Amino acid sequence: MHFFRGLQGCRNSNASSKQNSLNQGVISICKPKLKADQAKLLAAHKHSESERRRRMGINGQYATLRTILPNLIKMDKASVLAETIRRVRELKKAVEEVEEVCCTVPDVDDELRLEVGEDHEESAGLVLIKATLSCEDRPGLMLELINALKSVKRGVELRVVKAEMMTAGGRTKTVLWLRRRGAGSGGRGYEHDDDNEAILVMLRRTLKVVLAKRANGKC
Amino acid sequence: MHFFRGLQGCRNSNASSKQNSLNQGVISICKPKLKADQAKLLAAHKHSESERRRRMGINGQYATLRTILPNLIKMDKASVLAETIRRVRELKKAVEEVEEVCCTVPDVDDELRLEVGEDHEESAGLVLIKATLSCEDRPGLMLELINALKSVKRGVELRVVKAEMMTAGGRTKTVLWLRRRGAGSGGRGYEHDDDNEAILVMLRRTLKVVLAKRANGKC
DNA sequence: TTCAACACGTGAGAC
DNA sequence: TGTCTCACGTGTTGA
Repeated sequence: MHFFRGLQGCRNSNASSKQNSLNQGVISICKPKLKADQAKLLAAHKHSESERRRRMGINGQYATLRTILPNLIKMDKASVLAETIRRVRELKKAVEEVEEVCCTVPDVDDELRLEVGEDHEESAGLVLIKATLSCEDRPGLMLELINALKSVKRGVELRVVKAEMMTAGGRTKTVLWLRRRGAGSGGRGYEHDDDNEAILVMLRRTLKVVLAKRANGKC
Repeated sequence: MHFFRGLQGCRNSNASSKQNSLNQGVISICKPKLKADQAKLLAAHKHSESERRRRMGINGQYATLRTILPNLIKMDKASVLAETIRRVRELKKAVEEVEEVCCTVPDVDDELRLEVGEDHEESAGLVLIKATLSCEDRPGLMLELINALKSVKRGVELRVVKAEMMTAGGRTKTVLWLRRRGAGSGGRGYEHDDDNEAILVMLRRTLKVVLAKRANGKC
């Protein structure tokens, strides 16, 4: 604790007061220039008070963070900040991942993109295809897509694992996650990359037809 | 600035040094108990140094936050914390909104829920229906759903605005956002709530049939 | 001038 | 014991 709390009990060796000037040994320094010193004292008081307010504000925000953040083990400021940073980054990534799919504005031009997926959790050995397509919106599009997908067989079934769709401004963006499913997952593995390539080509051609339909005014 | 930076230049009124003991008026306090004081001095030095390291750590984290947060107008600590709190809450809400739909585990029991949507952006006057259904996973489910939806007409078209689907552990959760579309949005408004109610009933019955299919071992 | 923001060194308490 | 975290009052700087 420092010198005063609420302007009483000053024991600063520099600051002078009528009483303290009696002290032995500290005489020459503590010549009471009364008015100036009082003003200084008041200023110091104001200063420390406003600094305290500032601290309280900041500490209140730490408290808020402590209540917001889950799984907070250590409660000290550094840990709170560290966890905050971690969480902001984590959440940002999660949101971006989703936004990429269903919250972005559909592309202005028709687009079809096929991606062979990364190894997903338990889908080891299964081929995951992500099909992203943007086009003019129209009723029955999803139905057409699914019907079209049924025609891409090549011996194995193309299974829709997940589907997302969003529309904006008369255009729509659809994302389909497809999985090749053969004669049971216990059976033989999928033949070759060549085969995958062939399926991708066929898939692309098929979906393009669906996309083109409207462009030709057929719908 | 306080007393020393790097152990030189101590001018503390309590701490004594050979030179300072010459000062007039501050004699009696500054009796040099040399060894004890030197130890104290060393301890104080260590203390202030480690405290500086702590501060630097925390300030580094503030710096990180400043780089992470977009649209940061004021850069002072309080503002950084405030913006951080705002952002964490914002991101959390956004993630929750999405997770509610496509990242939650599908319900263990078959479930069908219909909700008449809140007024969405530009869809004023249009009825938005959100259909959430969980059931055992099976190929072609989406196709069946869409076909089933086509049968629910009642004069107006039920349009799939958005669709999401996720599967886990052999079960799947599907969310469909439907919109009643009549004879153009410029035409007469939709008749009555009664009519909406009737559609909901019919929709529920229709979707239930799709869900029940598998339960009866028909698939 | 005042005000806000900051870094600083220190004493206290926790562990 | 020492080490760590915090609140405190202060000096300083820029607006």
